[in-house]
Amino acid sequence: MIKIIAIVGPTATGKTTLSIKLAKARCGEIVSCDSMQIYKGLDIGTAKPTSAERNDVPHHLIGFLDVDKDFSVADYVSLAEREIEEIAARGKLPILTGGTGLYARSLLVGSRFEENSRSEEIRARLEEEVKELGNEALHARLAKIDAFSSKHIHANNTKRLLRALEYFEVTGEPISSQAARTKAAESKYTYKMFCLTYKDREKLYSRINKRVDLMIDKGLIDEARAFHDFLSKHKISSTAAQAIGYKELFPYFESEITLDKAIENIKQGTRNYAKRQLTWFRKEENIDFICVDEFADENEMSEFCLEEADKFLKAE
RNA sequence: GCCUCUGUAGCUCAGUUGGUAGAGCAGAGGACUGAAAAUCCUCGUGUCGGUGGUUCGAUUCCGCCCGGAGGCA
Repeated sequence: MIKIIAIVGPTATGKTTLSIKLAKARCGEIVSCDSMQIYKGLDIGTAKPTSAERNDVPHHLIGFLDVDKDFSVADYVSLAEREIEEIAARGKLPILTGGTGLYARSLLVGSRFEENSRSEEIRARLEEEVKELGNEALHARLAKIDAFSSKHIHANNTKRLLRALEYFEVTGEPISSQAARTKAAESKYTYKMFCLTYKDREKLYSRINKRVDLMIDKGLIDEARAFHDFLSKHKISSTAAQAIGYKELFPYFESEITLDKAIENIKQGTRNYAKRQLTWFRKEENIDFICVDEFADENEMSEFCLEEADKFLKAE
């Protein structure tokens, strides 16, 4: 079975740097696990590895998709599985790096996705229906066809409510039976996750604040403005438009808020996001939490991770 | 100096015709298989600026003091 090392954790904890060190030390290649770094042109705001870093170590699944294209976990898993197989075939170590917990788990745990379970038309119709009838009405409808899901999906959670209804209409089976099937599925890999974090939350938050300022210095505003102009010129609303660091600048470009306010919002949004990421990773299995503020410096931390990684790689 | 407004949760504010107070944001925890950097759920005691008075009872009424904003001279 293919062995994978995964470097996960909230933003601004040094995942990129660590993964490159590990890759160089153990002949690895990096597979990104980040739902926003997949897009072309969104470089500064998504904190992509620099071109120098990418020349240093092969990186995959970064900046390959146009910003107006939609993408999903299912797409991610199939692409990442292919990359990992190829890396392993070359005799290299696949290192998964990124902060998108859903992507990491789905890939590593071996989640399966039904081939044809989506329908743009049905989804569009359901979106109209919630607007007219309200969430409660559709939630009641879900309760009739899928009691289990209706208990686990809150009526206010429109996105997941609609997806459950869409799934049923397209496939004729409740989405909860698919969930049950996928839980029974076997992982294709043996893996070990390292979650970089900070013992002191304030330190994490202040690192985030500093990194946002750094992104502004590097030219985030110009990058976001080009993206904003592209979106409004073609009148499209894409998944990429949800990226933190961009969407907060849009109201500034439209003269609705000041630049200072926009930057404050980016910091705020990033801090909130980091907290949600931690919640996600906390219940992960096969995961070690590495508090970077408990090490004297970055080197000591990466040495420690390398040792732990070696223990895992030599096992069995 | 005078006049008006104002001082309530970390922040922005609501409110109590007198019976010790609540929203949003922040913060914390949590959920999450096809938009996931998204979406959603739960959690609010704070000398109601200070101090005297009226009252059974004051954050709410009255006096004085302190802090803030504006106006007039």
